[in-house]
Amino acid sequence: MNTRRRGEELEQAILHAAADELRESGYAGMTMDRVAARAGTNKNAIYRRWPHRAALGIAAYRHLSDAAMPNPDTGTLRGDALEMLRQANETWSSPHGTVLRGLLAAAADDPELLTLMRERSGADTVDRAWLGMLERAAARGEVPAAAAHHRVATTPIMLLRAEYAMRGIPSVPDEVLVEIVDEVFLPLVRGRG
Amino acid sequence: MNTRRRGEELEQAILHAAADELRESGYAGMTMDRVAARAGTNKNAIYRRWPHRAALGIAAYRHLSDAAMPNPDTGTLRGDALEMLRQANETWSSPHGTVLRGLLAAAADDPELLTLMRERSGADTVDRAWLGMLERAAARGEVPAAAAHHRVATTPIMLLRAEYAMRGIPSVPDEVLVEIVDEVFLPLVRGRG
DNA sequence: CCCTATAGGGTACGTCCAGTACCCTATAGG
DNA sequence: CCTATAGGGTACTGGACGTACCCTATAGGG
Repeated sequence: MNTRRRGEELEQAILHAAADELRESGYAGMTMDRVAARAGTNKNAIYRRWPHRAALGIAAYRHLSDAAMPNPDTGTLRGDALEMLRQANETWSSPHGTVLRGLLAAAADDPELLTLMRERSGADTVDRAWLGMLERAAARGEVPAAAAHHRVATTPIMLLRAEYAMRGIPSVPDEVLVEIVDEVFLPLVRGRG
Repeated sequence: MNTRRRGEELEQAILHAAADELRESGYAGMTMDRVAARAGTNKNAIYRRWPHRAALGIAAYRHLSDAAMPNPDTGTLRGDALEMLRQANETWSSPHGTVLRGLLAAAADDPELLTLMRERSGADTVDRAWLGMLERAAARGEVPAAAAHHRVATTPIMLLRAEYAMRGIPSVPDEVLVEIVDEVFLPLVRGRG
């Protein structure tokens, strides 16, 4: 009988254990010893695969998030934008978000890890979704074509990210989201005629 | 002769030592033992004043920055905004900025520390400066009065902050700053008529 | 069907560092 | 002059990362 796991199987077991630890204790509370114990293995097997704790944490993060990318279609740009912001806010303020913020903090002074994070956390995908949304609004004539610009499109989500980074809060109030859309995003789009 | 320092004098010595450590090794490399040794005292004296390493780090940070708040007056909103962004970019990408980012990362999951950070790092002052700048532009008729809104005013600096948070870079290229101003800030201000 | 290189498992360290505990001593301020 | 308070010296606890070593299962080739 096969009692000793190897390769892919073991790797998955480790990632699964790490993800559980992240969920229960956050990144700060995820220790290598506990992950090893939980996976029924030892630290050797982990360090043979990932160079640091941070790398493991980031690799394990994707096991947490099913990463359902919403692509709302409410008919108006305002509705779509608000919906996407609300979605993002919910994700970020959930337990997942706490983990994500912890990871982000840990990676903050290591550009290499940050790049990894961006890929794994789907940040780039989110950015593209915003641009797509804006392009659709332009296609149906709701906004000038000149508005469909990458930096314009990602402004709301960037503002939300900055809000989290500055306040580190459990959750950003809905009024702030509305304000970002009504006082910044829509006037901005309008101003590009 | 007075050989044993007390109170204010000792406190300043500790802060000074901590600031030196921050400068040389960053926040991650600032250890309590080294700070104590460098200040010619011991950890007791430190822990009697600050509850954690993080608190000391934040308290010491102000000893690094002379915090010269620029208030540019180039005559145009575009010039002022660019100038402020460039100033901020320079600060953040300097060694000071590295320390600041390290501190921010350390405080990221503790709202109390984050509040402390905002005060000490002058973030709120910066925000006010942006609003003031926009109000002056409105006063001289360069932009509609409706543009002088807090969230509008702070949009550029928030975008820059998010840029740092996402990329963790040595420095944001100047083109990005120009893009923030020309593609986002100015159209936004224009759109609020 | 055996043999060996490779990957896992067990375990014990080395090292670093935050934070705490104790006890002695200088000194400020009454 | 006396005493409460703050500093200084030092040692220790506990936790955690990362590493070293040695034994063993087993996959995959000859």
